[in-house]
Amino acid sequence: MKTELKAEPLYLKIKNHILGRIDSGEWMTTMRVPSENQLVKEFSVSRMTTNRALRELTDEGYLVRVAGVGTFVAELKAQSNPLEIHNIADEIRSRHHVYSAEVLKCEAIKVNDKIAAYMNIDTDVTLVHSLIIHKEQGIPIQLEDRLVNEDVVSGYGDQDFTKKTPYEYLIKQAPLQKVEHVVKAIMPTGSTKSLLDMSDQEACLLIERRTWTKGRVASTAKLYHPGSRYELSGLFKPE
Amino acid sequence: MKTELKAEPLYLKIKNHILGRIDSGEWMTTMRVPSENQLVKEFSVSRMTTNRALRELTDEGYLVRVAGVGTFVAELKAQSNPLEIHNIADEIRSRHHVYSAEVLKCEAIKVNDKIAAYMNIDTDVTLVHSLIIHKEQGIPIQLEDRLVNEDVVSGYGDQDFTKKTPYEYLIKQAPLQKVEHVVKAIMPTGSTKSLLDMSDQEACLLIERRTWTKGRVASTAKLYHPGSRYELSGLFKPE
DNA sequence: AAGTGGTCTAGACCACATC
DNA sequence: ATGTGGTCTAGACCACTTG
Repeated sequence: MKTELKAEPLYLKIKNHILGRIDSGEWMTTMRVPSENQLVKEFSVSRMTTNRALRELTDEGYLVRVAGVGTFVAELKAQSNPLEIHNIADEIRSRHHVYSAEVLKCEAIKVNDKIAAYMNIDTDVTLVHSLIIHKEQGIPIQLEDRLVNEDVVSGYGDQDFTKKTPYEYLIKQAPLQKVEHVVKAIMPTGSTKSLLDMSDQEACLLIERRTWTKGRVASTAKLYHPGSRYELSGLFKPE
Repeated sequence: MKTELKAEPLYLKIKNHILGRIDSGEWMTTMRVPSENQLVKEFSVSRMTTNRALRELTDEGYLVRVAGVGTFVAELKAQSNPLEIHNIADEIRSRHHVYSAEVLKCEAIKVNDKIAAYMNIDTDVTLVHSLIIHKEQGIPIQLEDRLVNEDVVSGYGDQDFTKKTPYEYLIKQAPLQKVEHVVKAIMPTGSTKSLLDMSDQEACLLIERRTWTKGRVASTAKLYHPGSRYELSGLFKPE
């Protein structure tokens, strides 16, 4: 497992040495760790090297440093753990399954006040509305109901979304400054239920996503998933 | 907004200079950025300083470096965005609402084969089973159904969970090596529905969580939420 | 006064890509 | 041969905290 013939960099040796002490529980939370100068002596390296090791471990959340005082094992940051939300086509392909899409709608629309406020635009702005079913092995797994501001993302309405998902097109076009996600469990409406081939008494996992580019809302999407066929999962490991 | 009197470190000046070019779209994805030596001349600093700036931007996902070739603006990593799952009590308190808990069960149990496999233990191991309702302003918002291996986390069965949540106790006791989350939308069973005061035709947001300590499964939990009163949200901003 | 972290320099050697 | 990134050294100055 750890037979590097290639010679491990010195700063990494030091990082792993410290991580080992923390993982084993030998150095508990809030305990002091050796100073840069102590590590300089112990490992016979320069201070820049020990500084890099300790600085990177601090950036990664393992240590806390206080100038003039010392370096300490960080409190456990267990209150928040990341869950990743992937692009649906990539996710399906990563399971080595066949991805396909059915475009139900892709047209310009006028917006009402509620949507205008949600997207932070005037009511006279024209948006493109797309409605797409994403399928895994031919089975519906996501209904994507999306609004796009073409003032921010040009050419959206002219794409062939059976070839490339809207999300893939958007991130190529727009720098993508900020993304907001909300995950909910709901009961599907009649049309959502039939479009996704859902059974009676089946819940729906809904992801609402809003993306910003250059300070403006580029797009909003509602992603509906059959509860029996879709779930979000995430594995969080420090390092 | 940007009136530092304290003198910004040189490596940060360089980082911000590059980030500005990327954010503005001036330096598009896959474009080459100046080499370390070019930045050394431009900013009149040593190479260690430009190296740190470029290395940190690389660690943060903005740049890609290839030894012997150059440094480039990274492809947008938009395929995965983090969604954070918080400890329920902290979450409620952060909304300045009153948190309370009702402990329905907290007792030792024998496990069946399915659970033993899921927790990677022998069937003769005794677990502690706790069932707790977490409330916001007195209204049920989470039903926590948890199994804990006391060989890994000692003293679990003796805690008062109206004062401190199981999750808070667990992370204090165990180093918390790895966390797995699965988020689902389901229809609640009759008892879940009544314990959470849910209406008919209301979906249930379920989070299944498994935590590891020192290579062993310390605890598994099913967290049930009323779909009308709970949602997960996350805002992702680079930087 | 002594120790700590935070930053920075002006060199250096290496492996690797490109021309 | 030249340029690139990856690493490392042996100093240095500073602001800060502690005794």
